Amino acid sequence: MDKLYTPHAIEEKWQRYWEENKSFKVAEDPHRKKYYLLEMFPYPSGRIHMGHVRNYTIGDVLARFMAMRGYNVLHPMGWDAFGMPAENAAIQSNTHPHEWTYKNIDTMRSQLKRMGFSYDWDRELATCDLMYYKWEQWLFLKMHERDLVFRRKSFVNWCESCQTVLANEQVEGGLCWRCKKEVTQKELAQWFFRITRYADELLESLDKLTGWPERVLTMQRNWIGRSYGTEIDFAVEHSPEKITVFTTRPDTLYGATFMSLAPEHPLARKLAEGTPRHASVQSFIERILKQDKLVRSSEDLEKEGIFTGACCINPVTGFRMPIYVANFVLMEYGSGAVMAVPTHDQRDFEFAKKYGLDFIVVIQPEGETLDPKTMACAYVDEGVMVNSQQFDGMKNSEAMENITRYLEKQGCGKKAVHYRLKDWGISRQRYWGNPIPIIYCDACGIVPVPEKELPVVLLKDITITGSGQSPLASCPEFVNTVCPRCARPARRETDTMDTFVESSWYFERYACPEYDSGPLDVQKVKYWMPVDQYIGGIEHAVLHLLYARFFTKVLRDLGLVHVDEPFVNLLTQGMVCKETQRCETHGWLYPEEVHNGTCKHCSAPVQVGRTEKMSKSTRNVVDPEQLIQKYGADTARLFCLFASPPEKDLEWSDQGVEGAYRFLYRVWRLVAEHRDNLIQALPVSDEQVIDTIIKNLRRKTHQTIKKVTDDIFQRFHFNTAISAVMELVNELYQGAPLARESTASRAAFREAIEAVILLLSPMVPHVCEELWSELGNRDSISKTPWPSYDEAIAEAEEAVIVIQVNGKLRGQITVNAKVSENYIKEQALACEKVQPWISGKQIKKVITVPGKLINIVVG
RNA sequence: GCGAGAGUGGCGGAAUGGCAGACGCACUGGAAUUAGGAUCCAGCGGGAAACCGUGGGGGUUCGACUCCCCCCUCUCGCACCA
Repeated sequence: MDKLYTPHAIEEKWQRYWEENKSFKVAEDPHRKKYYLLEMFPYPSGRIHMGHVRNYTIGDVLARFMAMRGYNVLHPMGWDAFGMPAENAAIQSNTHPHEWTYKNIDTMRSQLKRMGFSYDWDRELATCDLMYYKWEQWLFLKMHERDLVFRRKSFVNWCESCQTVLANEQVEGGLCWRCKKEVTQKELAQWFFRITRYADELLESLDKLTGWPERVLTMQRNWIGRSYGTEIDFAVEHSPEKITVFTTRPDTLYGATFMSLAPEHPLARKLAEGTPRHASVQSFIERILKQDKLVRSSEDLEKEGIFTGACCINPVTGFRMPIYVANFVLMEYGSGAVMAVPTHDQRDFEFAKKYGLDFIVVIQPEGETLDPKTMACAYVDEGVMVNSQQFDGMKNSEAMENITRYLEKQGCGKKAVHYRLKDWGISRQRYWGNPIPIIYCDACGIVPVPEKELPVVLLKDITITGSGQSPLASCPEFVNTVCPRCARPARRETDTMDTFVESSWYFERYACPEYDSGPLDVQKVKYWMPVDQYIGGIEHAVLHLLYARFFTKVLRDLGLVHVDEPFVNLLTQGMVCKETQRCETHGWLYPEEVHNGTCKHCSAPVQVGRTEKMSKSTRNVVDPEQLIQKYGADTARLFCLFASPPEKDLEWSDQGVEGAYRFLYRVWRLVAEHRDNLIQALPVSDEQVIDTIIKNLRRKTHQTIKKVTDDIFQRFHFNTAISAVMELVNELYQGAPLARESTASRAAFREAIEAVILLLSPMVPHVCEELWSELGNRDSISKTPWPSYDEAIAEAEEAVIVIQVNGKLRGQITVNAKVSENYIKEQALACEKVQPWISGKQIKKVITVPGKLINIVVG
């Protein structure tokens, strides 16, 4: 066996072996327990980055581990392949999105293969494949039938010069990120998924997700934002109109002295129409609507508003409430109208001070009397009702229910539940996405594309100009069609779907990627779903994970999926970080632009900045491919696993990588040096083992198996699992058992080495396959069962008992593990080192922890 | 402001009520080598010592990195939500 460890030759050899033997291909097997392990699939941006390497390595360890434990493991991979970067690349480099995407997929696929991940590549899918988006269109139609899809006008970020909708994150300081022109709010007809219909279930079934991190659950709860309150109607004076507000504080109704409307509120403009105020109200509204959303929603924004000239009537007090349009009222929340109670709401307080509006105290705190004239801020806490007619004297918490009930009786209010969650707008004025299967007919209106006419094919023969408009809209062969109902000429919808739609059901499609009689093969999905372990970044805590949960519930109601929740356990891995480096003249520097702390271009000293997430913009990146070239995939994998536990951020360290490589070499050398001796070793038989040194080695071996198994299975703490194996390797390097040159010592040594290789194999599979076969094993290590341990062998015969006096460490004794507590006590009290601390003192108490510790409490 | 997480040697981290610092990196010394690198072995929180040490202060306990209360710092999420 070669003394040299040659990772590249070994890795390529085994990657070929796995591919040729289809080692990780799986099929449903009712006799075996399934385990579905999934990592979030990547966007094919061009090349894999270190974040992918870490994410997919963690997943691969678990997949391989579970397979060795006897599970039928589904471990698929695919591509989240629709999206804007493909279109931007098309504009920049004149490459068609289709070509660009599939080329990137090819590159990234081979990079993933080069990492040695155990995917069943036969299940690979790309969401831009016709087969995939066709069935997504079919799902859209089914949702349309069930009124889960609707079209509505809504306000969106609109860039006039680019003629397109922009996502919130594409608006920078109120300007379009591409052309730097001002972004406006525009009302556009958009398609929506009625996710709010599932709001309660999405919220309530979070409680069932005990395998999810608490903070993800919290983020989802906040996002859904359910609040209980009351809807109250206010009649507008001299008008048939009424304004409905939602409030969580109906107890303050008697103190409502004015009304605030969001600038987007339909009545905001209307109320001033035909009055002298119209022009000023109009220009105020216009000015606010133009403001950047971020600016508008910041807390330190100056509260301003304008009187519409109209008033409404407080339904319980008859108070004439002037109606204002106010910049801080959000159309998205409640009804876009707020009953303002200056005495008991801080915002209303500030607003009322500014515009000289009325203050009426309706809740008095205990032992204090509020006076509107002297109040410095609103009183928002508990208290007793005053100025509230029949509710006076009640605790305000009781008054909430009572006032609501009273309003219900009067017919001007009711209990209501509101959500922060909005229906999901899915229309995108983009080319590289899934066409929405809808036809517009002048005679019949909105007509869904009939099922048998699916798919609506995304035309490839198209020029992307960068004008911002979807090229589909200016493509007559696409737009012009006939109405499926009346056969007259009609137009196709040219918007495409949000790409989050594709990622909402891909994990179910993995169960049956070839199926073509529907989106999902129910039987196969039934076998594989739910995903037992999902792994991905925290950045998807709300959006993707919420949409995927929503889709699973919709698919369940369509009878395609039998589970309520798609992901039983969720692991959110930390980011990969690295220190940043900067040169005065050349800005951020890539690691390879730095030489001995100086800039490669100008030799100026480099400033080392803070450690941040690896990112191209700060250039603190390490290319996985270079890492593989230098050290091999196993080293890259080992470093990612060893540097920190998966849920924490990982700090990149070149020296740490070096250390990982050194360890693999160390294992390699250990086997290479002893191979000839070990290859004829027989299995260990207990009666041979009388030698203490051999016994100790066997104990360490079995303890290590136990620890590694627990660390991987129960905690996903690969770093401590690896250090346990390192300890065993260190012990083997001491070489004592082999010095015995007996059958028994050879056997024990082989047992230990085999354990090392087996335990490391999910983490560094290539080198372990090679070492395993060098030891004379015929089968691939991936088909070898995970080693088991013998509790009796792992158990220590002798125990080191720590002796404390008053909680301080004073000595230790070594005793047989089976001796009685009393004996330990005697020995401890007799221990020389302990004597000075207890002599002449009264022993009050002695506490023993079996096998570990004894604490003598003296007075 | 609210919520969550974190704070331990020179560094990454380990220990979830029982010997603080496993394992690795860096560093130091030794072996080997013509020499360097690689390798192997050993040492490595502070302090001369008594002792002191897990962000700071208090508490519970025989015993606290670990549990409870208060405070500080950092990271993330939410944030005029009526």
